Amino acid sequence: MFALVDGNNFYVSCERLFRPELNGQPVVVLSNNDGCIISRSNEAKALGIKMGVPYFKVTDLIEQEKVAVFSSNYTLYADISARLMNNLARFTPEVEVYSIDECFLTFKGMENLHTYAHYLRESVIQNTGIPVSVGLGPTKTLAKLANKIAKKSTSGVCVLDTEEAITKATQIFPIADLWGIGRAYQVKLELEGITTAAQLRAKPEQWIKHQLTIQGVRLWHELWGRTCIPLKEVLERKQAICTSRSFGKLTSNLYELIEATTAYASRLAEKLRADTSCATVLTVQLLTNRFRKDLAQYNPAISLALSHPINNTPDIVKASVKGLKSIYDPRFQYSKVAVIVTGLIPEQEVQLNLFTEWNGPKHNQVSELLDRINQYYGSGTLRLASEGFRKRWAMKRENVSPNYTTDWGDILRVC
DNA sequence: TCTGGGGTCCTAGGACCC
DNA sequence: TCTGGGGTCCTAGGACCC
Repeated sequence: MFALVDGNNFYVSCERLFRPELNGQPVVVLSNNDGCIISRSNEAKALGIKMGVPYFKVTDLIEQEKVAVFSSNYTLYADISARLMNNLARFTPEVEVYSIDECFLTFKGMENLHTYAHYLRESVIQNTGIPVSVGLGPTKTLAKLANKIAKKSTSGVCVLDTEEAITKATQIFPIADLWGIGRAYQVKLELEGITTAAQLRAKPEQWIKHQLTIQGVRLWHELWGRTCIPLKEVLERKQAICTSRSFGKLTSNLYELIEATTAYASRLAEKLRADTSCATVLTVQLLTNRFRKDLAQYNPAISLALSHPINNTPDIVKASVKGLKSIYDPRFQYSKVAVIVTGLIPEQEVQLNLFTEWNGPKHNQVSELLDRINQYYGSGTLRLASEGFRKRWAMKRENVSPNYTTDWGDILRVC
C-alpha cells in the first residue's frame, strides 16, 4: 500500500506556526515578487480568494476582510518541510519526498493500516505543528485520490483498501482532480462525456492510449490498482536547472540586467554544485512583461555550448553575461531574465578539453570557498562584485516573515 | 502600477545513417 | 513510367506536476 501525506495549506501553516494568533483567521501567502496568491487558509478560501489570482486584483477584498498577507519565505518553508519529512520517515523505511509539502510512503505486510494512518497523522501534527492529510491506496494514483478525499473529511485520513471503497470513491471523483489530468485533458475528456474517475476507468485501454497517450495508460492501470509508477527513494540527478526571477520593476538598463544575471547565475552555480553536476549547455533568456499589451514584446534566448563542463561560479557567470549581451536590445523594457543549464553530467565524469586553455581548477577553488563561507555566514555573504549593491531590480517582498528557524538574528523572543 | 518559479515526460517531425 | 526499408538522434512543442 502507498500513502500520500501532505501538509494542508502548507505555506500558510508554516507562517502560522510562529504566529499562532492567526489560527482561525484568513491568511494568504504570495508568490515571488508579491505577484499572485499561492497559498490560502481555509478562511481565505471561504472568502472566495482563488488560487493563483494576481494579488493586485484582490487587495480591496483583502484589506476589507483583514486578511493576513505574507510574501513567500522559502527558507522557512524548506526548513519546516525537512522537519515534516524527518518525522514521516520514522513510520516506514520506504519514503519518497515528492515535493516541498508531499511525501509518498509504502507499507508492506502491515495490518491495522487504518489505525496506523491515524496514529501517523496525529504524531506528525503534534511533532511539527503542521496539519497534514493522509491518503492510502494500492497505487500512487489511488493514494493521491484518497488524499484529496481525506482533505475534505473531518478525520483527515482516507484508506482505499478494498475494491468497494475504490469503486465508491472513483464514482464521485471529478477527473480534473486526478493526478495526471490537467486543463487540456479535462476539456478533451469532458467533450467525450467523461467527468468522473470511474467513467475513465471503465474505458478500454486502447481508447485511453489514443486519447491520452502512454501516461494516460499508466494512470488507467493505476486506477485499477496495478502499479505503474514506482516509489522513487533515491533522488536522481536533475536534467536541467533554472534560476529566473521577475524584477521588482521593468528595466532597459544593461548594467542592471548584468547585475541580475550575475546574481541568478551565481545561484544557479550553487545549485549545480549541490547536485554535484556540471553543465555543458547554458541558456540565457530575456523576457518582457507579457501582460503589458501596451509595450512591445521581445523574448530572445541564446544557448551556448560550453567548451568545458563547468559548475564554478566565475565561469557560469561569465558565460551567462556573454549570452545576455548577445541578445540584449536596449529598445525594450524587460521584466525577467532566466539562466538555464542543461546537458548536465556528474562532476566526477568531466572530461578535459585538449584544445583550449582553462582556469577551471582555480575557479573551482574559488567556488568551494564561496560555498564554505556562505554556508557558515549565510547565503550571499560573499559574492561577485558584478551582482551589485543597490539591486534596484530586486524582487518585491513587502511582507516577508523572519527566518525563525535558520537565522540566529531571527529567533523568536519570548519575554 | 501591480500577474511566480522550477521541474518532468512524451510525441512528431526533421536530419542523418546504412 | 518507374523511386525501399530500417534505423538513430535531436529538437520544439505540448502535456503534466508541485
